[in-house]
Amino acid sequence: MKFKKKPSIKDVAKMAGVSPALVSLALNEKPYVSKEAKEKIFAAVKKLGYRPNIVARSLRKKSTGIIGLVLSDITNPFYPEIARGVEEKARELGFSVILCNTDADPFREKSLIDILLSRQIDGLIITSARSDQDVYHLVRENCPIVLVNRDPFPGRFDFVGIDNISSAKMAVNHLIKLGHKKIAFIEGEPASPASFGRYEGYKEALKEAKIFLPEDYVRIGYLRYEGGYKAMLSLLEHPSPPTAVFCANDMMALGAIGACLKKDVRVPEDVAIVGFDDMWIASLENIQLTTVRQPRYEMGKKAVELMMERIKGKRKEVKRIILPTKLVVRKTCGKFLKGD
Amino acid sequence: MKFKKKPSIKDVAKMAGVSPALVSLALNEKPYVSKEAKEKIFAAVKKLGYRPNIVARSLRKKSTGIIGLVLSDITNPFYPEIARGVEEKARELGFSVILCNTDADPFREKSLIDILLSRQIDGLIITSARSDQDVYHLVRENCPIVLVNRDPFPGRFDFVGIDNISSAKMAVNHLIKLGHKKIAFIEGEPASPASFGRYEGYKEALKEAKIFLPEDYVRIGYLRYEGGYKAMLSLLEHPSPPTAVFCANDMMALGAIGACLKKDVRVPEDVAIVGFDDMWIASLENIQLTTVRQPRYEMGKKAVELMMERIKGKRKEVKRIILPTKLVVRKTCGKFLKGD
DNA sequence: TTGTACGCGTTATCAA
DNA sequence: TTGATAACGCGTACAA
Repeated sequence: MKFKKKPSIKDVAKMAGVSPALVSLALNEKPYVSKEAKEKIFAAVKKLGYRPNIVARSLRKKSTGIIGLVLSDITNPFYPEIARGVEEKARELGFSVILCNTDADPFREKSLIDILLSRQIDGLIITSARSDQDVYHLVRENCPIVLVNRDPFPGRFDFVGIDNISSAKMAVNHLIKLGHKKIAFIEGEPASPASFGRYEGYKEALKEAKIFLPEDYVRIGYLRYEGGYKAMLSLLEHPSPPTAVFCANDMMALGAIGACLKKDVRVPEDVAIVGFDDMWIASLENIQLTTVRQPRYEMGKKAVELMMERIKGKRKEVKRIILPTKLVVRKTCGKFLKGD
Repeated sequence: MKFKKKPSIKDVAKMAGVSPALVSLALNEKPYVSKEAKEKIFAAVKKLGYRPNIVARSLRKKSTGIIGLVLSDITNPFYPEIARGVEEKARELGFSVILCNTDADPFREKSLIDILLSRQIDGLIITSARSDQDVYHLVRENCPIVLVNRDPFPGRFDFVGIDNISSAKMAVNHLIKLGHKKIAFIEGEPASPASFGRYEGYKEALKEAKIFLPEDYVRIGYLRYEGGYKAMLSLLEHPSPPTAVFCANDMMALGAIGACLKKDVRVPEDVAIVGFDDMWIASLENIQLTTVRQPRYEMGKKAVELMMERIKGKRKEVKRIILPTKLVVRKTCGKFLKGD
């Protein structure tokens, strides 16, 4: 079986008996195209099954309608919702999204971004910016960039995220209100700005409540299940174990709960646990994790909106959007003061 | 601050004192470019920070190096691993991936695919093909297509998936071996070919074990948590409730477990539950779901490999790859025969 | 409403 | 063997 060559705008023009230029005008709904011409053109388009070649258009217009989305790993349950928000808003505006996993490898990230720029993308959304070095070189690129979630270089790039300090404070305050005094913290990645903010919030909340805790109430879990698991095991072996643990994300909170289960420590009776993110799994019947909701889908959408302002040249100054978070109280921290 | 215009191949040629054509040859590592010329060219490339414009290249070569990936919703935990496999293999081969969420809406799917084809993608990977109508019109498109996971039209398109019948049989046989006789089934989407296969496997396993069950041991859960939850509630109200339930995916299994928890029915003591997919969450300490592992990452990779054979024109006939599944025994179905 | 130049890299042709 | 010239891919933009 043979396939006919794809029809081009010339084929349409020939069939409609007009010039290619007019076909272009008609298809792009420009004015000054007569009704009859339009009819003939659309008839030809339909008959030939013509589809405009966006590559050619992109070359001429110097604009591809493609946005690059860079994240460390789509398999990490934190990202799909952001990706969803980005893709949905982008499509609404006639843009497509190229997805790139960096594996948190700066070299790979650099190389992926090079490819994206070669592909003449109209904008770049980066969710995995760890250090300033990851994004520093991008300042020189003449390509709109929006950072999501992490902003290692505040004021340099457009940004969508949350207020990590106050969000963490909200979570810890909840534990304090429940009567907890021995509140541990499982930190994410020490180097990450988000992680740092949550640590700050934890400390501030304790300070304001005049609760003074030894430094060894803080563990690092690297944002991963196993990390939370190990951190919790270690906390349970503390000479004066905590009655509550605030985890810098839900994955580590799940790990912490797993560790409790392993050691026959009851949650929330023996130890209360609060997470951060509100992944879907947190609401599961047999998880019911109290956590801080991050509006990830919304973050993705807003990121695209910010990007559009840049693409359309509407804005020159850097803009930061801080979205509200929300404490979602479920069952992993019980209801009231437990005996000390 | 002003940005200089992006350098083009002409700028490089001028700086290196050669023709643009020679620059192209050098950058593409074609023969017949002298060493000195190469040196001058690469020096100029570096100095100017030149990056080839892939859009222009794509136009000329009639090949964009982009693969379209169509799925119903990246937020559905089933897909990210497939997407990961696709993206990783694609990048390895110099391809990029455009991601599209269809929301299981045939109209949106059609429109997204139209856009992708307009973008001159080199291939299309579709994971959300429900009915034959979803893909039927694609036969005419001269674009390599690989179906993943669902194949409503066996033999028409390249396909990567699993053997649903034998995989389901394996799961049900496990329950039978444990001594269960009253085994219910929570089906996914009746119309989906995968769902149908799992139902077939369930029936075959029972038949071979000479277990005859009333038809009302089968419920539909639409592959969703709530569906599994409701289905389980209804099964628990059965006059002769099942001692085991096989769920056509993990989400429904989680829902079923949730329902049991709600009704103080113990898993696995009172009822054994087996899922399908092996999402990461199934291995969580306080889930420990027995399930059938689908090699989703591998499916994504293989899909790209099949696609490459088509793109390179190596193969004309349709190829189907069936990947092996594996029963992962955890804790939701106990160890031995429970009293009947 | 149309002719034509243009965007930019690739490739066929031709000259040295 | 090495390199330059010019045509080409296809839709858009501007002058006519």
